[in-house]
Amino acid sequence: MSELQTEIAGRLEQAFAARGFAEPGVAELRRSAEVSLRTLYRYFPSREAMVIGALEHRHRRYLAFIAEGSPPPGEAALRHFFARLRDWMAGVSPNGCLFVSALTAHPDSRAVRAAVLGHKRETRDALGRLVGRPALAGTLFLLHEGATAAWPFLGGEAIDSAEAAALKLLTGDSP
Amino acid sequence: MSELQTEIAGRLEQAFAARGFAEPGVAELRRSAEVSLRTLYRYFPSREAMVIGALEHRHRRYLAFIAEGSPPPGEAALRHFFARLRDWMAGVSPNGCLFVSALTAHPDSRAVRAAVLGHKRETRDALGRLVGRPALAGTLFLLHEGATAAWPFLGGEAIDSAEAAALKLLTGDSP
DNA sequence: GACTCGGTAGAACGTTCGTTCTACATGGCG
DNA sequence: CGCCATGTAGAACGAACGTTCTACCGAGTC
Repeated sequence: MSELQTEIAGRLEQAFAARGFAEPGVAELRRSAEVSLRTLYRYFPSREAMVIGALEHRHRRYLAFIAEGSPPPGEAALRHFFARLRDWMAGVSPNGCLFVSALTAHPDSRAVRAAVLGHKRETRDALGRLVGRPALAGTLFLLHEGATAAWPFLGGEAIDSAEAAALKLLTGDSP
Repeated sequence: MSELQTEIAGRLEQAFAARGFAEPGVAELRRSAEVSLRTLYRYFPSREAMVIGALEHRHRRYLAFIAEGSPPPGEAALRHFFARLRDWMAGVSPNGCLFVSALTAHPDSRAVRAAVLGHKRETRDALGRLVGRPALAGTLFLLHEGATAAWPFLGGEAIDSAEAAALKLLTGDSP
């Protein structure tokens, strides 16, 4: 993977996040990528490939962002996770989860579906590892999905609710 | 609102639910609506109007479906709600929440945004009323969002997790 | 019997889309 | 120098889109 390719992928990611998957045509994506149409198609030979390139780039970025600076597993790690999530949504993803958007915009694309499923599974596992309670990974992941899905119309309140529920569940039934 | 108009709205709702908002063109919508192009445009004078007509129809249907046969507020009502939600997702909405899909497909449309916001607010209030615990409405709504958003890639497991968490939260901190 | 209302069928219009292609510039390397 | 790889700029193409328009039909009403 060439260096220019990952640069383009990063810019495509930003373009899709800001404008959704339906609105921007290839011409606009080209402008955002800051390369010629020919170069864009050299690295991403179809619009679908551009979508997937953007998703893969975001996947790596998200996992790194969430884990960054996390304390050892436990309640503190849980609080830290929701703080990071709040920053991510506010700064990077104000229109909700990019993967959910991609899936609803391309319900017939196997490649998009595979990319989304892989991301969600890995995110779920990462959450379980982060708080050190694999048994809670499922519930925590569900709260994560709710918070990111509801962010576009609830804003920070979505994260507050999810965090409060997660803390109750963590401290309420632990040994 | 004419009788034919609500019939068309119902068929449009089904078409968007089955095929998403990006894929079907007006020609396909016309086929699903089983009317001529001219009649379709008479009642819904633009594709955006068709989207909104479908959302309004689904909104009414969803609230009625969720509330149907509900026991009096309490734990039983909570269980009943999740059973109904499971039936709804499995039978009617296998591709996730239609309103979330509409919003990601038309991020620039004020009218779509307004329809989605209205639906979400009313759903949240209905949930609070259904279980009779307004203080839990926020968390319950968030679990609802998580379950519907995660359904496309978790299936019934999404509802299981949400229901388990909701029951813990309901019985855990109530007098 | 003529008129209007509300419906069908589908051609036509102008735009926009994803994709491909032509023509040219630049820089490192034999 | 000559050459090829890799980049830019943007015209061109065919298909598909949302929307409008023409032509026609049947039933109820003055």
